[in-house]
Formats: sequence, structure tokens, C-alpha cells
Amino acid sequence: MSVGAVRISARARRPPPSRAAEMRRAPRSRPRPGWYNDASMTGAELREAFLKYFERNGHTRVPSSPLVPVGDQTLLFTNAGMVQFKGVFLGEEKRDYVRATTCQKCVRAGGKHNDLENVGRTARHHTFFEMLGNFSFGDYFKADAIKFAWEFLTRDLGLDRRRLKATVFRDDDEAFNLWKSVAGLPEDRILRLGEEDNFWAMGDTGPCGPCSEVHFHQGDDLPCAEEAAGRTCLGPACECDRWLEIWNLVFMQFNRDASGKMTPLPRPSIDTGMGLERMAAVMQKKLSSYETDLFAPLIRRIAELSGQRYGADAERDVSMQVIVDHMRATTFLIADGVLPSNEWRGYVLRRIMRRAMRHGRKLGLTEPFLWRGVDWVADVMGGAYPEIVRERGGIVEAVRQEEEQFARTLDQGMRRIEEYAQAQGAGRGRPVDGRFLFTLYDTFGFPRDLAEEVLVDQGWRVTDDTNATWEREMEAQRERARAKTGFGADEGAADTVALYQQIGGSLARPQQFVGYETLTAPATILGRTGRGDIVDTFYRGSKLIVHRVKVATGGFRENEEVAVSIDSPRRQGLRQHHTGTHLLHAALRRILGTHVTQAGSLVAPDHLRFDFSHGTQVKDREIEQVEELVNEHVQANTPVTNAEMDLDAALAAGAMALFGEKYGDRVRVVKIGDFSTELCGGTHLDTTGQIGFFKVAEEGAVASGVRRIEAVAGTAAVEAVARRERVLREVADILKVGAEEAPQRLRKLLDEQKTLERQLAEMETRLARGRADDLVASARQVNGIAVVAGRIDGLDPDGLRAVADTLRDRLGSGVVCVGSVVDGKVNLVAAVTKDLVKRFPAGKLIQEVAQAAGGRGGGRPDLAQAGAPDPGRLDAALALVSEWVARQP
RNA sequence: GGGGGCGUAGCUCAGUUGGGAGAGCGCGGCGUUCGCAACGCCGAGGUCGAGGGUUCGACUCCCUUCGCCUCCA
Repeated sequence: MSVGAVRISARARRPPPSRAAEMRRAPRSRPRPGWYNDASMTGAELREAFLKYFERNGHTRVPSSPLVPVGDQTLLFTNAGMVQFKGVFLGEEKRDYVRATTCQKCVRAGGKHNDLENVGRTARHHTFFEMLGNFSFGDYFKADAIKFAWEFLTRDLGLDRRRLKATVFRDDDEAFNLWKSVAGLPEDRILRLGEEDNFWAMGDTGPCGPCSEVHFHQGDDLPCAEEAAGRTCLGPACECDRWLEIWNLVFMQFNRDASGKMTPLPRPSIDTGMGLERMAAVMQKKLSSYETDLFAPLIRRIAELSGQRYGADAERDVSMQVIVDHMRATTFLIADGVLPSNEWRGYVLRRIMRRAMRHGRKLGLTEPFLWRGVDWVADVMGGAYPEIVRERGGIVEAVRQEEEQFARTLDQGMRRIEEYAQAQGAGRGRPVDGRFLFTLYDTFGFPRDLAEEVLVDQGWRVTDDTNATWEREMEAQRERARAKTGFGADEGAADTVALYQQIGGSLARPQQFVGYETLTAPATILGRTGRGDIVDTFYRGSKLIVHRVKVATGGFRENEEVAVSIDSPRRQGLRQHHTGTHLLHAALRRILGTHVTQAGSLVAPDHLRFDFSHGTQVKDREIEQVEELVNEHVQANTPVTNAEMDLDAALAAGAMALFGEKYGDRVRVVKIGDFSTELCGGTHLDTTGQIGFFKVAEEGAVASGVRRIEAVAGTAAVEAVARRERVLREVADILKVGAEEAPQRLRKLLDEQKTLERQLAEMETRLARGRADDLVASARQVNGIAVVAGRIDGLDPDGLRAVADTLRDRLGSGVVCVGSVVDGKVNLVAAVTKDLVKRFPAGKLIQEVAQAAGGRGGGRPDLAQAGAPDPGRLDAALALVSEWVARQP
């Protein structure tokens, strides 16, 4: 089940527009009188008006959840207001309110509906946007949802009701009639649409239901593709800009099972969404959200920076729009802990950033510029989202790094293009090889459009063949990735979760959590998971707490009371490493910076593993500082306290919300003095002193931008250090010095070894010269060719080569072959002077000689070497040299 | 998670049928010059990322591993 298919906007699910439609520029605004009665409203005012309205109507204002839904691996980013309530809608999670209203930060990019290429080209597609929503969890239903929507639009915002139309699902007479009675809309202003547009589902199975949209009339003077094609405009159902969808009300009414059968939900719910940017445009009489106060200040500054004028050129306008949209997404994503990388969320962010940089170049911005946008965005949005102001410095740094990296990538790519053009010869009108373009993109990350631009400038052509090859390669790449991912999901884990849900679902009433300290569990339900050998595991994916037990004696049945005891040594280890994890997390943020956020965590009885976002390798010195800081807090023996409180209060107190949305309204806050405050449901020590000792064991990379630290606490830490001590002592023993002097001693030994090796090589050369003298004297003339064949035992191949070299020089013209026996093996080297290499190639000679000694060899015509296993046959083999020379023509 | 690529001197990088580890810049010395820029000559500087395997012989081929770049999901 995936929330990735969540649809608030019907438009978003339609196939992407054609190439021609993409190129269509956003319509420019001119004064549009008579849209509504009241004066304009800023984005911030609109946001507040919406939340206030629903608060007045009994809704609880819930803060936006982070853009990264940590509890949900199936979803790339939070892409709708309902994401943080998914568990509530599914009945897995309870909150102490039944009506909620939010302004949710959302990102839509990558994933199923990939409209990234559209962003910036249309008036209202954004990668980052804010979604206003009101929610009912089994409380009010269609009638009130419609009443609220209508009242807010026409009374609070003062929209002219004659400009509004509603759409409902084909069969939804109930909604149709409500729009008539509650809103007083005449029948001809209520459209019935099909499943494609007005039916919503979370996935193939699960909650689903019809929805209803409100559309706003922007004016029939706007262009319409249908009308241009001689047909009539479809109104709200049309793709054109005349009617703008401003609100989508989802009526969660049914539960669909695997067979497709829909049964009514006992307590139907409401989920609505209104795009803030879109609505702000309406309120400010603009046709494009880029002209609202949410974007205009950004546009103005990018125009200023690039020396361009917004509105002067359609393509440049697109570039500016792309840049400011992506600046917002970049700023918010990094603030929520996403860093540009080569996988998952980080990769989507990287693509967004690089697309912005690419468009920057089109505006003539060749120096890094994107980082400046962080401050611009903070100026506009910082009031509503303090995190982007708080993290400002770190965000700027991350953006700069990525910009510099991309500059390097572009430089390298440019060199490759130069080489390609050089190798292919200047290409007047020649087609570009699609494979080259693809390799450039796939392996070296060079954008295709930029590559084409450069090549076309040099006279190349991009043909259908180029495109076809590109598509073929790209499809093959996709296929490879898909094929392997099929089984990638952790099916075992999914089964376990399903089992737990089944158990949880059969609970008649919520069980009381009595704390970690009790020895008899109040369990009335026990499930068998196949392996019952793991004790005491806390399942944190929902409110459900699971005790896994090992059956010591007898057996058990449902509804039976059992005595359960805690495995205390294991429990103690878990506590030490869990509290240690909190200290480590806090220390890392203190030493490395607040950009450090948890990306994964494992607490085991004997060690802990902590993954976190951080751009570069953690230096040894930094590790030491982190260890020191953690151990300082261990020695301080600070009490570890926990308290249940409201989420708001916890966040206000500065608690780190890692999976806040899973904890609902009441959360458990674990506090270690003033040092660490985290939302956490796990088991902890009473005081930090019980950790005893904390030691980092390992630091490494998980992915670019994500580091991993493995550490140990308590007894495990002492053992780890002892093991390391043993190694050090052994090294010191071998070196026959104290441990302190070991490194110095070792360095000295290695230095000495180096000089000795050098001296040895020198000696060998000198020795070789001496032997060479003797051997020169033994030279024989074979058919007028000077031939030297000799033996110098104890020389390695390098020494032999030196001898052969010297001999060749001495002879001036001739053939040399020398051999030696060392370590019971034979080495042979043959050398031939340049004037004779044609007739007497050294490679040929050495092959024959080596063969005679039972070995093999080869080399170049002027120098060759060989080895052989049989020293007894060396002399006979050397005798072959003269013979071989005599045999050559 | 999968595919492609990279790792060689302080820096930027060459290095194919497997057979003497190189260039440019930088650094040191000497020379030309009143001096500087420039030029000439000489020189130092390398666990070829690490570990294992194949081979007479591995920077080169194979496997493992670490780090980085990149595309796809």
C-alpha cells in the first residue's frame, strides 16, 4: 500500500502535457476586476485566515509534519496534508481530537507523476508548495465539509459566488444535492465527473471514496486548446486556465479489498486540500502564482542578480520561475535533513538543484548563485517556518558544496566533449552519436540539453537516430534498475508488521502501557511469530507494543495470564546503548553542527549503530571530541528523565522530533539534563553514569551525505578497548619498545628499510657493472654479431635488468642474455641493441631460452624477461643463445 | 537497491595485445640577468587506494574491500 498515489489535485495525475504544451508560457496577468468583493490578501494572511476559520469551527491546529515521512519508507516526500494522518485514517493510531486543520509543507517531484519538467513552465506547478487542509476522523462528513468550504470561500475570502462551480463524482447524488441545498448552487453549476477525476484511493486496497472539487472562474478571455481546435471548452473539466481547481474535498467512505469489492466504512472521514500558492494568486488577482507575494520577492532578486528583466522574454521568464521554485524546495528539503546525494530523496533533491543551476547558466549566471536563495526564501517564509531561519547557515553551506561539485562535473564533461569532437573530426552537419550523449549523461552526469547545445554550436546535428539511441539506452538502464528492485523490499519485515497489525486489530480495547520497569507484563494476547527466541522488543511503528517471549515452561493460550520475566543483562545492555545513542546524537550536533540529523539507528545489547546526515568524513579529532563530550556527561551522572506531554509543548521545549507524526498528540520526551531532549518511546537508564564508558568503534560512509558511527557502551566498551590494547601491546612487544614509542619506532624502521632498499639497489647496480666487465670479455662473435651469454647468481630481475642494460651499452651493438638463480628459481633477461632488434628480437630469444629451462617468458624486441623453475638446466639453456643467433637469417 | 566510471608525485592528469612508472604545473639547487618576469640545466618527491588471486612477471587481468563521481529506481 502506497501513499505515493495520493491525489489531491486531479490535474496532477493526468499524463504530462505534450511538448508543445510544455513550451506554452504561463499567461501574464493584467488587472482582472470583479473577482471578489474584498481587498487583496497576502499569502501569510490567507494561511492564517484558513487555520483560524477551522479552529473557530472546532478543529485542532496541528503543525506541519516534516517533508521526510520517517515512519513511511514507501513514500518519497510528504506530498499532501493527509500524510501525517495516514495512520489515523487506517485506524492504527488514535488522537484525542476528531477534527484537525493544517498548513502542510509538501514536495512533489520524482515518483509516479513526474512533473519536474513542467515546473516553471506552467502557472501553478511547484515542486514545493503548501497545502491547506481540514480533516475529520469519523466526525463530520459531506454536509459539513461542503458547508465549511463554501462558507470560507464566499464569506471569509469574499469570493464572488457566481465565479464558483463544483464537481462531484458521477454517482454521488448525496454530494450533488448538498451543493444544491447547503451552498445554494444551481444544478447547472454542479458537474458530474468520472472516476478519473473525482474518485480517490490511497492505494489499490484500503480506504477510498468519491471527491468533490471547487473551481474558480478566471475568465473566458483566456486561451483554450479545445476551443482553438474548434471544439467547445469543457469548463472545470478542461485542461485550460479558464477554470481553476482551488479545493478538493475527499469523502473517505469505503474500504476496498483485494477483490475490488467496496464496503462502507463505519466512520467515514474527510480529507481536503487547498493549494496555498494557487489560492493566493486568486486573492491577489493574478493568473500565475509566481506573481504573488510568495514568489515575487524571489523573482525580483534573481532578476536583479542576473541582470535580466522579468517579463521581457518568455524563455528567460521560465528560467527565473524554475530557479525560484527550486530555491524554495531546496531550502525546505535541506532544512528537514535531506542532503543532495545519489540515492532516494537526496537524488531527487540533487536533480532539483541541478536543474536550477542549469537554468541559472541560461541567464548568464556561471558563478554559484543558488546558495543566495536560501536567505531570500528565509526572508519570505521564515515567519511561518522558523526551521529554515534556524538552519540557514548549514543550508547555505550544503547548497554551495553541491554547486561547486556540479561545476566540476560540467568542467569534466566539457573536456570529454572536446575529446569527442577532436576524435571524430570537426563535424559539419554530422549526427551526434546517441551513445556518446548517453554515456556522458549516465556516467559523468552531464546534462543532455547542455551537451547538445555545445555540439550544435560546433556544427553537429541531433537527429532522430540520436534520440532513438538515447531512448533505447535509457530504457535499458531503467529496466536493469527495476528488475533488481522487485525483490528488494523486506518481505519478512512486512509479514511481521502484518501479523502485529492482526494482533492489534483483535484487541477489544487499548492496552495500558505500564512502563518498562514492571516484571509481570499485563499481556492478554500473545502471538506466535515462528521464532520466539527474542525477548523484549519494542515495536515503534505504531502505538502497538509487542513483547516477544521465549516460553520457558509449559505453553499458553489466548486470554491466559502468563508470568513474564525480563532478560536483565540484555535489558541493561540495551539501555546503555540506547541512552548512549541519545548522548552521541547530541554530541554530534554539538561538535559537527546542527545539520546532523538521525538517518537510521540500531540499538543492540552489545553495540549501537547510528546513521546521520553529514557531508564529509568525520575527522579523527572530531571523533575524539565527540567521545570526550559523551564521557563527560557519563561522568556527570545526569539523571535521565522522561515525561509525557503534548507534542506542541515538546517541540516548544526544543525536543528533536524524529518520528513525531507517529506519536500523535501526546508524546514521551526523554531528557538528559540540558544536553539532550528527544521524542522517544524506548527503554533508558536512570542516570547516564550507568553507561560506565563510551567508545566509538567505527566511522564510515553509508551513502554520500550519510555517515555511520558504530559505538559501544559499558562492558562492551571496556572489552572493545581491551581488545585494542592487546593489539597495541603485541605490536610494542614485537618492536621491543613501550607502547608510547611504538609509532616512532615503526616509522624509523620503515625509513631504514627504505634507505636499505635503495642502497641495495645501488650496490646491485655497481656489482652488475663489475660482472658486466667480466662478461664483456667473454663475448663471442657469431656470424659477426657480438653475443654475451652469462650467469650471475643471486640477482633478482631488477638486478639482472641493470646488468643486461650495462652490457648492451658496453657492446654498442650485440645480443645479451643473462640468467641467475635466486631462491631456487631461475630469472632470465635478454637485451638487444637497437640496430639489431629487427633480426634478433629479444622476446623471441627469451622464449626459446626459457623453454629450455622449463619456463616461459616474453617482452619487447629490445628487452625481455623470463622465469623458469629448474636451476639445473640454466647453463644448457644459456648455451642456446649463440646457437639461436647463428640460426637467424 | 541496481548499472556505469574514477582512485598513479604536493596539484591536474597520461599510461593496451601483462614485460624498465611518466607529463604539465608546483617545490629545491645551479645558470643567464643589476633585479624581476621569463628561459636553460640538474634534482628531490610514488605502499600506482587497500587486501587476496591468476602468471615466470600485474599500474595493467580476476575477486573482495574502502573512498569518491554519476545515472536509474
